Amino acid sequence: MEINEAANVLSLLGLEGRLAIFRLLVRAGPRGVKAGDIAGALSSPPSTLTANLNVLSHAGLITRRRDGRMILYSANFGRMRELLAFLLADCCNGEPDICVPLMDVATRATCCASDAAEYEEMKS
Amino acid sequence: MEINEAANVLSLLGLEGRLAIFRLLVRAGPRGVKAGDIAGALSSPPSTLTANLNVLSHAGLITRRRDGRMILYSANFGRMRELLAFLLADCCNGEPDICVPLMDVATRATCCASDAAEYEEMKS
DNA sequence: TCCATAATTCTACAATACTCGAAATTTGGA
DNA sequence: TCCAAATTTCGAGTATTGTAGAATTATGGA
Repeated sequence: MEINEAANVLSLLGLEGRLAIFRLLVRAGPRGVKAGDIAGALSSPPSTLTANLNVLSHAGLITRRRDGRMILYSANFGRMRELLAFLLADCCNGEPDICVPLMDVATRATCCASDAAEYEEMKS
Repeated sequence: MEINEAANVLSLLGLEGRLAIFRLLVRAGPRGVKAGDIAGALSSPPSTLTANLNVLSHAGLITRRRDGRMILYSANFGRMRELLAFLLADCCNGEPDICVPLMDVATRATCCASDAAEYEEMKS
């Protein structure tokens, strides 16, 4: 991930309402949550919620799929992993004596079996 | 870390100039970097740099110490860890079958021996 | 004591982006 | 075909925040 993209993603997550949405979806896992349930959980007016969902979606942080009359949103764990990897990359200049535990984190930051699989596929 | 604090920290990092500073310091490790060297590396006007350093400093993301005539800045890895832990907390609702690798990350996100030690002390 | 260097504070301008009501769209079922 | 429910689009008002030039402060050395 390039720095301008990372900065963009971070700034988008840096709004409490949006962070709350993202966190809710991260907690919910791959199954996703209905837009209406998100609105209910966060007591957000529908139009505000949609605006924020659009922003997160355009940034690739969440994905959307229709299920009958409702729309399910879920976190994009692959993207989340990219962001964490960016923040941790080359930490402490990679000096092993100082920073081994953190480099370890970067390579382990895969969440949720399905997404980890997708990510492995994407790389090849 | 509370959500409002996390959102604040994320938004502050969500500016390319500031993210570049933080990343530079993360890479540099605990030894820190002189303000002037940061300005040189990022070709940032002094006043802009100071403004951004102040913002990061107030947010606890970096620390400042004087060394003779110069001022050294370094990343606060403990704070960075808190942020990562927030993002990863309860991922996938903690269901082991889905999310073990990520929960693992949260507990391992300690960087740089000295800071890790500080963190362990803080907890006790 | 005086000077040069390092960094910060002050100030004001400019730009961007968040929120939410009302109207419109899409879907499923009767 | 028509209605109700779920969600999105549109639009405008408001506020917040980033940038950088010029002046100021603080430090170390001569």
